[in-house]
Amino acid sequence: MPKGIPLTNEDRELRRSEIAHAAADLIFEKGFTETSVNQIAKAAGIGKSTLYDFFSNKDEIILYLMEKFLIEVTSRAKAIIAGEGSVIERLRRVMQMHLEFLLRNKAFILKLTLETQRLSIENQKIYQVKRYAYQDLLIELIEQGIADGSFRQIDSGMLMKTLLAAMSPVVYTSRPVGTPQEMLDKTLNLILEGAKTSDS
Amino acid sequence: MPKGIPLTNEDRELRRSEIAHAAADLIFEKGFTETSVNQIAKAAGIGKSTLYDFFSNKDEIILYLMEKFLIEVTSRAKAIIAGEGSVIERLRRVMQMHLEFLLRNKAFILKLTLETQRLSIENQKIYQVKRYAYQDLLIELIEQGIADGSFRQIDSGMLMKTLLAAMSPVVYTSRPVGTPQEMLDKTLNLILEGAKTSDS
Amino acid sequence: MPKGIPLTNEDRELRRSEIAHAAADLIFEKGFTETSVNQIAKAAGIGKSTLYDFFSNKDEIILYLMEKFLIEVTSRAKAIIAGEGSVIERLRRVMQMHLEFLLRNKAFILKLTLETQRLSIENQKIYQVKRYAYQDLLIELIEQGIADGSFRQIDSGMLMKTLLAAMSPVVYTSRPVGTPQEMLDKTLNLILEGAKTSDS
Amino acid sequence: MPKGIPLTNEDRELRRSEIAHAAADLIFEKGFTETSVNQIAKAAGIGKSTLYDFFSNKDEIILYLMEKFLIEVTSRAKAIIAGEGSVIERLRRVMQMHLEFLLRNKAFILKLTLETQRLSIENQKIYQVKRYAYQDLLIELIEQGIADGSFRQIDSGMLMKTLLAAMSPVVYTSRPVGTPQEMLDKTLNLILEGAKTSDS
DNA sequence: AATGAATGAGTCTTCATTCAT
DNA sequence: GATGAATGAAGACTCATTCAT
Repeated sequence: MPKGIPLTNEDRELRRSEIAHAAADLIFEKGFTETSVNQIAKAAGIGKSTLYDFFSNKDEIILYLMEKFLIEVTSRAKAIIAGEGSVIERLRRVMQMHLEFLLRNKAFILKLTLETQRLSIENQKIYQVKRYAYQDLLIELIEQGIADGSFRQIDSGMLMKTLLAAMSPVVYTSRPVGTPQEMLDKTLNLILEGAKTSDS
Repeated sequence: MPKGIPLTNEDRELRRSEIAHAAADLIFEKGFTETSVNQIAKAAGIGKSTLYDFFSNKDEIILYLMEKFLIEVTSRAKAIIAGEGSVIERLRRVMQMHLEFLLRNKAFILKLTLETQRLSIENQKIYQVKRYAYQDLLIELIEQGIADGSFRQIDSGMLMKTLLAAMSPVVYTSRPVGTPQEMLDKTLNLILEGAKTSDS
Repeated sequence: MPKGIPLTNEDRELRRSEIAHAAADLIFEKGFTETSVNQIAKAAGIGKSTLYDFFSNKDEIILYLMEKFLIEVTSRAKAIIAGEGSVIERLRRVMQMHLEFLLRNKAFILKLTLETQRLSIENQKIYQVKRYAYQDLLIELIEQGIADGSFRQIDSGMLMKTLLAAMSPVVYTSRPVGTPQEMLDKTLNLILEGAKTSDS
Repeated sequence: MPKGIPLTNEDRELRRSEIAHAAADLIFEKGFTETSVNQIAKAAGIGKSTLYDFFSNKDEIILYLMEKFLIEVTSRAKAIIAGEGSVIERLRRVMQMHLEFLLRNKAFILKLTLETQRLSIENQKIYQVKRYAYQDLLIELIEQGIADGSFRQIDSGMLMKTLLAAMSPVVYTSRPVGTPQEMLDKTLNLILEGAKTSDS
């Protein structure tokens, strides 16, 4: 609104965030391709081309959201992992946090992952690197668990993949068997039980 | 190819299958929305409008593929479930068959499931019913396992969901930890172990 | 159906007529552009390309129908005009015959006239010449009427045009004020009354 | 033309009018179905999609034109009917105004009426209501004329229909018998004469 | 002689992006 | 800094016409 006064970096970041989150709601409901730039601008309460002052194209909005998501999740996971408790407890807490994050962000992140395919190869790589950072945190934790005997000799990468993949039905199912929280508990009981040492 | 002679139902079905599988390749690579009817026709080696002689619209191609997939998978699952072996063995065999099917069909089925969101509500329902039929087969088998003491008192629906969701990283990961077969084995060891009775 | 036996000219004409009349029904309901060659062929109970053995393109079907219509109407008008009765009586009889013809042919002729615009200039000319032949018959009769004192000194061309134009609401109106027959009578009473000599 | 500034309602209306009239020329020459949106846009000197900023689809262009035409003609007719002069004089003046309007609007309105059939049923109804409003004005005037003895006991609806239908050859004939003005005069002399009381 | 499978040109419509104000 | 008017490229789909059988 104020004309001629340059935005501070902080302001700029705030606006980007506002716009992106307005977009997130729409993308969650209809998918990325089905959401038009016009609709995003309207939902954000700005003009169509103002949007282009903050994001140089539509893809960047997705990229921004995925990045924010991963940075946040990764930093929270770090805090949990560095904290107290047994490996299994901490792994549960990480998945718990992950679930809450998905629910709070309207679970649209999983859709985003799908939309990722539409991005240019370069943009996909950028996103991949950040995803790996998060995944590697989990792997590290799992390997701690193997080292300290909480888990048997399993493939840490595969457990990580299975845990993350298992979040999907918790959030997306059309035939829920309980609240998301209950479903997460059941899922973790199942998978983590299978990863335990037989006598633990 | 023959010009004035009506296609037999068999021929027709064959052509539908050919076209659909040409489409499948493209959809697998780029997603449904990003694949144009023109490109599908070109890939199938036919004219755009010939395609419309076999499918009355774009959605029908997806629907056809999903239907074929589910009919086949469901019928094979039935045969396995009705066969010999312990519940856990049969469950493993079903997942094995499922994996092979995914791999043989270029694994694009999982993507299709996601693309489902773009279909009309009615078409989504049609597909949902068939998916449930398959899922219910698995649930039944799992409940047999609970009844005969192979599994502990777990939520059969949640185990089914977790198993199916866990197929995803086996087929899709960009950081594989082995062949798909090895990844499947590791995954099943993990999950089925967690579902066993503690003393089995 | 019989293969290899050439059609006689008569047979050929019969088939043309059958096809054209099947087309007429569809064109009347939906308009020329909105009626597809496929539908016409189906309605005529023949294959799409058989149709092309009898008409070299879609336009020719229209041309054929208009020609038949005008030939028939013109010949009947000739008979009436050459017959007994006062000029006004004969004019009434011609319009009566014209109405019946329109009604019998489902009035689609008026629509045809509209479709005429879509024809090539040459085809339009061909049709125009035949229309003029019919119109000229009416003009002749009207001029007889002026000569024998039935009509006052009016413009015969304009009366002919007005009479023909006035058939339109009789057949097409969405707010009829009686049966077509009654509407024709009222219309003719109006126009022919206005054309009479003041003391006749 | 100005780029980032919202159009005033006035400007918007002006542009709609410009576009619609560019369309009118083409539709008059070739018919509605045969005129493509592309051609209309080109004729209006704008891009194809700019057109869609002013009309949400092709049908709306026709609807707009018909509405404008009927609103204008109806309001002028009202003024004439409320004015001075005998009923017959006023009826003449209305038809005169109608003719001028048709000529000024390139006479394409009559064609539009025929194109009406292609519109959706709902849109046809909308147009019908407005046409009836105009027709009813004429009927009222004619009934005044019957009441005050200017006309004999004729069907007012039929006279209205005949008058309007008789405009068609005045504007459309390929064999004119004078200027449109002269043809109108002849036509009205004919029809109104026929409607008069025998001794007036 | 009769058919319908095959096709490419063309239809309306949408949308990410630019740019003058 | 902010806007929305303008656009061209592209998409799904239709149809008159041809041609091998």
